[in-house]
Amino acid sequence: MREELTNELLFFFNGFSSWENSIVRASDLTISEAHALEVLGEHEKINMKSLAQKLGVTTGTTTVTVDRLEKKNFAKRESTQEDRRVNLIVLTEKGKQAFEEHHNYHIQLTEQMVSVLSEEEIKQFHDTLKKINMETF
Amino acid sequence: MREELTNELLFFFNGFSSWENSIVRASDLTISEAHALEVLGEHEKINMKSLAQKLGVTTGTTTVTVDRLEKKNFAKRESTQEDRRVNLIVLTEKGKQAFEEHHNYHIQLTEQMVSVLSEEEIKQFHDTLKKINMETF
DNA sequence: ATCTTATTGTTTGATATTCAAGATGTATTA
DNA sequence: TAATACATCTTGAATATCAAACAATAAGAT
Repeated sequence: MREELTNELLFFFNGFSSWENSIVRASDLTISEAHALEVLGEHEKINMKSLAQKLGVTTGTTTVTVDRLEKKNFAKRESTQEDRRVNLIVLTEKGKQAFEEHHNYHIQLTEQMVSVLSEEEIKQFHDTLKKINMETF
Repeated sequence: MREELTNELLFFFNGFSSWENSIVRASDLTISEAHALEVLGEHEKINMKSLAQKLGVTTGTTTVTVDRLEKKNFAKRESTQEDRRVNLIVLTEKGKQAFEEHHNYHIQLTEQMVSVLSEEEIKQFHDTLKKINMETF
């Protein structure tokens, strides 16, 4: 049973990855920019270290990604008085718009996924995911 | 509700990606090699085009990945009599072993994920994933 | 106050990943 | 046989990533 569940999980992840690659490829964004945007869209301001942690990459990598987001005018760095080492990253208007657009694709995918489930199953699925997320990640 | 589910799904995917990156980084494999291994481990023989499709990348990309798997002695190309254009990729003994090892990590993660669920919830979760996989991906 | 250590972020150099477009060899069809 | 389709590989370019070294700033110890 665990074996079967593992296989469904892998299939699920692969499906999602492929789907995400294809929608990102059809946009202005690269994959890493899109991932950064996903995090930035959920935070008013976030520093490089936290952003890197949430993305699961090093700060060096994040520096490059944010450089590109700035160059494309999706985000900008702001400095703080409290700690002058820290950069706070914020989305520009253009960035917020791109985030919304990208996020809408996610909601559409969710809609498509759950279209075969009953409301009860959807609620169960949500609760299970939430439990797993809290305990595992 | 869809919004919340979308967020849990994204968190779930990100968590899984980070986890996978970290276990792969601690092994002999690179990410793309590991993904190829996951597919190869489930097939006795598979040609380049199918492998590429299952990985969601172009055949050009797959060529490079399989080159490296061959160089590392995890897999080898076999030609067929039926169609001499086609390469069938098979795992070597070393490759099978690497697959098993990698797969065990996945099972361990599954185990960890479901450790907070009841057997009934696990079954529900499995069935839901299966339905979604069949309909969506 | 100053010296040491820790932290945040950037840079650098190397490797890996990926795609699109074109090339090559093989099969299929007209 | 000629034309077309197909499977794979090659090439060139853009991205993605890490580890390690670096610079600036903050925090703690004496």
